[in-house]
Amino acid sequence: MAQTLTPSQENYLEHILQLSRKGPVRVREIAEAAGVKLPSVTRAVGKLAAHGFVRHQAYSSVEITPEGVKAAQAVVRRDDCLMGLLVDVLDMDEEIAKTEVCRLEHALGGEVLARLEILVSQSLDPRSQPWLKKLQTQLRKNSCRRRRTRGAEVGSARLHVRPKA
Amino acid sequence: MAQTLTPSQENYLEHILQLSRKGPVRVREIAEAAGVKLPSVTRAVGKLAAHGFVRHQAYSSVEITPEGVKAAQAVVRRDDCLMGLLVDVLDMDEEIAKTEVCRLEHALGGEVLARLEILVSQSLDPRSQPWLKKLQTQLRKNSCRRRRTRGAEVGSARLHVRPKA
DNA sequence: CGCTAAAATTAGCTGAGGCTAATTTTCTCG
DNA sequence: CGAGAAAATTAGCCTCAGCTAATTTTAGCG
Repeated sequence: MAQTLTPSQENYLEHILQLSRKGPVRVREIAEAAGVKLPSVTRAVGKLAAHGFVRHQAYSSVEITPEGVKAAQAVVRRDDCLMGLLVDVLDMDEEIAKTEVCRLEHALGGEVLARLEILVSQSLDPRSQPWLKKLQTQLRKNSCRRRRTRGAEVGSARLHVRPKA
Repeated sequence: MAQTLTPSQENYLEHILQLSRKGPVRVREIAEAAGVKLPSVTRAVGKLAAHGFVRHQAYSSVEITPEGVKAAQAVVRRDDCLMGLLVDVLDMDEEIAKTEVCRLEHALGGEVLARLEILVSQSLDPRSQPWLKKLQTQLRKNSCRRRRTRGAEVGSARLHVRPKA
């Protein structure tokens, strides 16, 4: 009964939330949105239903539950935050950003999210205009003359241990 | 052929690079560093060897190849950048940051990395002192406030991480 | 030297999550 | 109404990546 969502499941739920705003959600729509085949959706929806995030009876449309909405909104919040960072602060192309965000959003913990949101909002605050302008100047400069610093600094010894449970 | 490393493989390679600095790398050490059991390492090393990132003959130690070093350094670079962002800019506790970075670093594309590096370096530039100070004031203000608010918020919900074990 | 303990490997299980092919259910339209 | 198309599901295969248990190899020591 642990309602921990995998990245894949989070993704499905996010799509389901979006689709649910425009009427009943068909399995086929989810498949199209997520870029997968129908059977993958059928099984995923079954799992989401087992966790209580959606309701679904065979051959009919999928309904997102209040808990599902809540979980999906958490993902959307991460999505928004990252889009803010990549597009508005880091001045990245929106389409490219979408792909990146799609992968990043499932690895973004609550602590980082909260702090990133503050960073983004401060960066976009009018009073940060000079700072932001300077950053974006740097960004443009660098994307023109990339491939410069052959930086082979590998000094730090940061190891990664699985959080383990 | 396709030397696209999975997140798991990237992690192993990163640990192998670190360990290789202090003498021959035993499978046992990799397992301990990565927090997994021996057989998982044996198989992973086999795959890395198939990709040419390490050399390994049964029952002996693992050697990282130049290509392996290169690939591992790319991961370390993402790691460093993210640690810079989380610890030095977002003022996060280093231990917590490590766990977060461990998940994030495998989802960080080159484009985002390059731009993030610029953001981090500008943020840490002495001339950004006022901006950074202001940010960290905001961060502290917010982490106090977050303590008071209902625990039901997305904050530390951690609903996207696979428990494993 | 030979025996045991540690290290490493192999075999085989689990679960997630993708896929195709085959089947079943539902829908739509003449 | 009923036939064919579309939608959905089931069955079954695949890879990745963790695990345990059993086995094999290596190494250390009396």
